[in-house]
Amino acid sequence: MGDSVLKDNRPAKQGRRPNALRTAETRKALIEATIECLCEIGYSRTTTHEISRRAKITAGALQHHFGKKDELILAALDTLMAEMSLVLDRAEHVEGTTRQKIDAFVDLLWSEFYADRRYMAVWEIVIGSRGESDLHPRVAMHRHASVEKCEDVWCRAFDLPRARDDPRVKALHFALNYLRGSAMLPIVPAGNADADGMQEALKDFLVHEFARHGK
Amino acid sequence: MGDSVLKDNRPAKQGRRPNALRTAETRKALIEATIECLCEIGYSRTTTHEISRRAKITAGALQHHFGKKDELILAALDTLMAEMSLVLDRAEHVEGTTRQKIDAFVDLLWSEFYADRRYMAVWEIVIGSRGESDLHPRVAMHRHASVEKCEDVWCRAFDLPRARDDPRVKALHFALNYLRGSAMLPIVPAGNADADGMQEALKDFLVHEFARHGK
DNA sequence: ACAAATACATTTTACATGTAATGTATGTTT
DNA sequence: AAACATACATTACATGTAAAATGTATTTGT
Repeated sequence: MGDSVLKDNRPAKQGRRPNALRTAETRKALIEATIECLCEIGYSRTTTHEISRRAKITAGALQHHFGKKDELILAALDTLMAEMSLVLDRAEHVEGTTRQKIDAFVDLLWSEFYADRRYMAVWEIVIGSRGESDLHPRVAMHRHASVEKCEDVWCRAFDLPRARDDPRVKALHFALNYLRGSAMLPIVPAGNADADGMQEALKDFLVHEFARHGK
Repeated sequence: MGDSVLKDNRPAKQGRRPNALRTAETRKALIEATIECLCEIGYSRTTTHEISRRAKITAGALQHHFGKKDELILAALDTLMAEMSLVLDRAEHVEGTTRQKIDAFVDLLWSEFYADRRYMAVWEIVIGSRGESDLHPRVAMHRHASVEKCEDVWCRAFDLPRARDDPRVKALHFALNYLRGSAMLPIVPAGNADADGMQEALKDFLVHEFARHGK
């Protein structure tokens, strides 16, 4: 494609787009490729070469935008967390009985995060980065913020005080533990694959905890 | 140390021990070092050089006993699974009420496996090997066998038929999901760290499931 | 219009990693 | 006792990987 020819004729119309736009697109492509690699081939095999190959962007461009691999990993985590935050914001405004709200909350957490293969990237980062002394502390901070956000939304949705000792807040953590373990099932091809079928049991448990501790 | 001097005087008494013994010791040291690496620095950073360094055994000896790294990983998994099997065998013979048996079972699973940092190696192998097309299928088979064993013991301890659809068997899988998710907490420094405190809730749930479905 | 900055692209470098190859000391078998 | 096999130890090799270094085309700022 003779850009150099067209440039002479139409300097602004057929030339390259603005750098800000290009940068955003390149970064997005890299981050998406990173997430894809983490989900499909795991943390160990997620190399800068494989990321750039999948993103159809050269190693030089990758390096220009993300000087160190850690930056790219953290950018991917930022992206996923931002998406999660948007979804959680929706959960806060569910109306109905306690049971209905619990249903909605659990369904949302499950279908939008824990069952979504895209969010496998989070677990891969969390677990895969464990031996990285520079990276893991920052990943841990992300995780902490993520659970805090979840707790915020839970407490607001059910009008609970922000108290870690409140049994209804503890019930959320029970649910998160359970969902986390369930999310690992596709990785751990063992046990009862019918994770969906057990969501009812989890919801029953949560409703039971609310009833038991007043609300 | 003048071995060559002593050898002339005491050919059988001061010489090297039998090869079978040496092999067993070397392999054990390597396997233990592998488990230690996996637990402390994760799958990504568990290299043959690091393993041999920790085991105080040269790379050549490592290679002699385990020609490929995969073999060492699988040997580590075999070892952990054998240990788990012994512990599970004990769980089968617990006596008492359903509640007491559930208590004992959950406590055992938690304290001996899921809360034990040594078994973090299993999760690291399972998750870390995900992108390894040769290794992961074999790891998956291990996991499958492990859960089968657990289910066997559960069904025998509570005199249940081996039926995947039995709600009481499903309850075991619920518990396993929960425990798996809880085991990830040390990796995922987020959420309620009081995992022990929530075991009661899990036990209550299990008892409730048994009561609900007859037994 | 021109200089500076930026978004890339290509090449190079330094090191890590699993495994091959070879050598040595000693146990085991004949 | 000698031949053979084994448990190591050391060295070498091939490849992968993150990041440094350098080059080119274009946008941006003055």
